[in-house]
Amino acid sequence: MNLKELAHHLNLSQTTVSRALNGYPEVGKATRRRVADEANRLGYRPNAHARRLATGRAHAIGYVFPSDRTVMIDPLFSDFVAGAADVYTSQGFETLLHAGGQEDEMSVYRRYAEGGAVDGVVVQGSHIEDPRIALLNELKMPYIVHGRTGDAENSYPWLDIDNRGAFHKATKLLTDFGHRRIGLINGMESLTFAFHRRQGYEAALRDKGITIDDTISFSGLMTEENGYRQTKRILQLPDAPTALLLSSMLMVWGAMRAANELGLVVGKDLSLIAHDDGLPFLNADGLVPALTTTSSSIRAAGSRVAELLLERIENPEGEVPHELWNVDLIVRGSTGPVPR
Amino acid sequence: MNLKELAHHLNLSQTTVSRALNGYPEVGKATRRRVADEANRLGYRPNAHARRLATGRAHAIGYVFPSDRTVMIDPLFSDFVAGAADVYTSQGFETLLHAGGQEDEMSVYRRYAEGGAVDGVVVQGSHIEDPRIALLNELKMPYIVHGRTGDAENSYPWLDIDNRGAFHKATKLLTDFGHRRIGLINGMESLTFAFHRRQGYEAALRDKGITIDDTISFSGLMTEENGYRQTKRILQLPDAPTALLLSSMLMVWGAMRAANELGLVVGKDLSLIAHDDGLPFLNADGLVPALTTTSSSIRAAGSRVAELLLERIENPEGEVPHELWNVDLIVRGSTGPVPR
DNA sequence: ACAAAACTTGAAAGCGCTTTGGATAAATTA
DNA sequence: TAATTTATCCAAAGCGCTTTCAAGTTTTGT
Repeated sequence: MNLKELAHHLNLSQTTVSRALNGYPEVGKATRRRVADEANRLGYRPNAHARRLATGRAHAIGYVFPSDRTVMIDPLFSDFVAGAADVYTSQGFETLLHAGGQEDEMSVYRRYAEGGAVDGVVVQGSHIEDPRIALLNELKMPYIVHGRTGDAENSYPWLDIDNRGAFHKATKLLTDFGHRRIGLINGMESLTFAFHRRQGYEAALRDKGITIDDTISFSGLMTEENGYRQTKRILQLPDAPTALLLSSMLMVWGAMRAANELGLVVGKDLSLIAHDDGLPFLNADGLVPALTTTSSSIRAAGSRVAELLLERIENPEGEVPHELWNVDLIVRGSTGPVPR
Repeated sequence: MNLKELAHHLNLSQTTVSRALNGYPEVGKATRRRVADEANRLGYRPNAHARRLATGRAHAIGYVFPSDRTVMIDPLFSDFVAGAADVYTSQGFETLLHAGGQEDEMSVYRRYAEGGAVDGVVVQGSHIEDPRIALLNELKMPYIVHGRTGDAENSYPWLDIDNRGAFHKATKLLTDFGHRRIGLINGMESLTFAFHRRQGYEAALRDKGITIDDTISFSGLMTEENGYRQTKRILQLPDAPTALLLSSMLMVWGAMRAANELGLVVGKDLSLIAHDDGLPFLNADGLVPALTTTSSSIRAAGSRVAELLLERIENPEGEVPHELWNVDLIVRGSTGPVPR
């Protein structure tokens, strides 16, 4: 059942039927009803591709995953996309996923832009040094960055959480408790979020005149295993920290395991703060001790990024959005005064 | 830059250029080269939508997520999709994601089919009672099921892992070790995979003449929290199990926490076996004690499902695929003889 | 050398939709 | 009542590609 047939059924022109269905004003009220009813009765669905060809709008958003496998293993990304897909869906947009393959990220963007495959893209996993921004500008492809890059902040659209502030707050909580040796187990610091967290951490230490010691920090993949290994390594150092900052809930398990093995009680002998992205299968509040966290829903960020992108597509000349989300520090049982 | 312009540049017809670019045989060797070079030089990219409209093939695969949020929170799905996206990408197919929105799953399939949005879909999160199969058959939409449903097994295409066999093996390992009270902490048993696991578990118990006790089993969301709560509940029962089967690594942490709290040493006082889907951030071998698992990469399954679907699209009359993957039981340190 | 087969190329007709530029009938205004 | 507006509707021209059908050119077979 296509437009032509439907129009014929109704003894109307394609023009009128198309207009009636798409809510254009120049259609009689009665006619519009009749068209809608019949379309419904016959189960007519417009061909998505034909419509796209005719309108030049893809009605689709692209998510291309870093070809770098190590980044992609992250379950965070999927929650982020899930939050967004919801928004697109309800706006009648498709969500396109691109992962792997031999084609590199940049040329995927090229293809998307030049082939008109999508109306916009979301840049995720942003690096300090991120060539994607320049490329997308050049391609005139609407986009929005989740996170930030090293570029001037008012020069491109982004939404980010205040990682710097979050880890500053978290570190400050610890120093206020009297801790002076505080370790950091971070994500890969070529990624902006991790870089910012380190900045927040170091700034808070500097505030208190505490010297920064690289031996008690780590930057790498956020896996259970790294959580375990690094915690163990750091806690076995001669002048071991009394508190630890973790960049992901995924590493918490490992960290707690390590602490247990070393006979340390979390919340007493060792203070622990982790960043919680709100992954639905892992609840910081349910742990024992309940975990002190810096919390921000990555899913919500995904949704909001989606909204902003759609607005931008609708109105490319509108104001360039910059949203910095505050991150709550939720103090629970895993943090306490320095043991003594 | 479109076909017309490119053809004009080359002083050729669109026909010839199109053919040259798409590898049709009826094009002179020299011409083909010339076309390829020029297309490359000018950065010509065919418009995806136009091509789709002309060929009637969407060159896209759809993944629609269960509208049921409780199912969707699962990071397993994302790994499954990630594995597949890779395959599609390298075959020039797009991956479409549909999640949430007010439109229900079934009507999304309808729209996909009638609007020609995708060439095929993957049915994931299969239930025993699964109306999607009938719908897709009716729509004549190529599909493949990950998992199985209650329908006759040779009546629809599927790929599944041998969940029954896996949990049978796992349970048998435990009974061979002398365990007679074995608990099961399972996923939602309206989902086929969980249902099958229970079947395997119960069959193995019956083999040994052990009566099945529903109080030492659970079916629900596979979260850390449920792992913790249920383990704790079950282990505090009067006649508590000496061994536990878990349906997901995501619950292991909770289970171990519960065991620790109760002063039980995993691998000695309590044997633990979990199913490991190969999630990259959580490594069974790295835990302490290393976890005995039934292992099967969900990512690999995703890739294979993708391949099968593409074959099916290519040749819809071909043999209907049924693949049952064996699941390895990897015995590590978390299992041992019954304590005494 | 000539007919037949094998290569190459092109014009034009779609694919199913949107949208421009009228046309016609009804309502309004002068 | 004639001159405008306004409200409805339509024919036809694309959107950018693929593909059928036909035609021209070269090669091959005898």
